[in-house]
Amino acid sequence: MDAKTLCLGALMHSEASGYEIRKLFEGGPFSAIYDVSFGSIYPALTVLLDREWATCCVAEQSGRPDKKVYSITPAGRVAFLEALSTTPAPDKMRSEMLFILSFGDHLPRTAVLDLIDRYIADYEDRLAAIDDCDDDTLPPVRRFVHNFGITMYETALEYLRTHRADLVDETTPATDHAHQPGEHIATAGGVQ
Amino acid sequence: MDAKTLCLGALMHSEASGYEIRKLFEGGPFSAIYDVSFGSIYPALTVLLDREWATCCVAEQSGRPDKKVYSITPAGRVAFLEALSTTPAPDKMRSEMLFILSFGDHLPRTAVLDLIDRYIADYEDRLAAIDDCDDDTLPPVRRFVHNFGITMYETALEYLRTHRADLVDETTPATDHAHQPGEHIATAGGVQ
DNA sequence: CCGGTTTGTATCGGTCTGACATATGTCAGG
DNA sequence: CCTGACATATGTCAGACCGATACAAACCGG
Repeated sequence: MDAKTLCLGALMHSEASGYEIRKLFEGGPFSAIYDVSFGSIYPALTVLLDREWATCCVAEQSGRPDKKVYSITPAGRVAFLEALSTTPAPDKMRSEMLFILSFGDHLPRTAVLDLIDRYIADYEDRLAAIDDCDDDTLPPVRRFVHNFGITMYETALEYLRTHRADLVDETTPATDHAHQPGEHIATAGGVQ
Repeated sequence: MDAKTLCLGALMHSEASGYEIRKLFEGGPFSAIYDVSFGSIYPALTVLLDREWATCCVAEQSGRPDKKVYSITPAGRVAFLEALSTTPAPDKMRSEMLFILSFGDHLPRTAVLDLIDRYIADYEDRLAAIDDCDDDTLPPVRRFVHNFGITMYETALEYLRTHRADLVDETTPATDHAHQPGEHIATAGGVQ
């Protein structure tokens, strides 16, 4: 999906500056949906102006730097809805944490647990962020997407919290590979 | 995360060709963890040879084209473990489906439902794919990651199936004009 | 023997990332 | 009142990446 389309989507709801658009995707209502960076947003907005899919005016603010506020044009709305009608690509995930974690056998046990702790903290932040975006007036489809994100984050957190403990318990001497689910020994002090 | 690191990770377990590495990330055990494309893998493998982090030999096959099989070197293992020790970036998600879905109010109701159906079918395929990767001999940390992916996929599927029905119920009969004020909060139900 | 599918390697234009540069303004603290 | 830390705000750029395409060898059904 093109950064231009993402910016148009952000502008569909209300006018915004580049900085504000970014915040919609980082901590805002789109944060669980799509990642896009500064380096894509500003060039995309310039292109939107060229194509007259958006207009721009400078807003002077008291106590803050000026900002360039972009608004979508009727032609922009048409272009956006046309872009939405294309067949969407499948979801793409990029989790460095899980990738590193999957090589946990080659890492110190403490590093693995630290990594999981950081993972949990990260998802707690994300969950809190989109919880703040809640709004009683969300139309049904928006609420559908919003709650989807919350559900996924909560599931991830529950899994991580629950099975982190299992990993600690399962720490074993060399030979035992067969992991019997259901067998839990009380956590001893010594990690390896 | 660099494509070089991802390739080294794939080679940590066993030697593989570029094509086989790709399959690990598309439908294989890494498919729920990280997306990486052909255009990154082949150049990365060339760099690995340059740095002597991997070696390569041509394997002639009967009934198939020859392939270039890469193996990680001791220096490659060192470089990989070093790369793992860097602080991981937060997870990045890119879901065109959810993005489009969040503008469902501007689309025909049937298009929204079709989109959800395609979303469900996509996740069913993904779940089936990593289910096939299951293996009783997985060490604990690998199993942790494997089951994490399964849990996330299953949660997504359950949410989509359940709340798709809600969206249908909320549909106002035939009169096309989007959401009627006052009706839209009603269902939207529990996230728990 | 033709077209379709799978396996396999490789490249390339266009796009995106992540870090950096630049600037204005607040606020706490010395 | 100066400094440093932080938030707001716009923008650029080298390098990395994506997705489409090309090429090729082998299989298989009709």
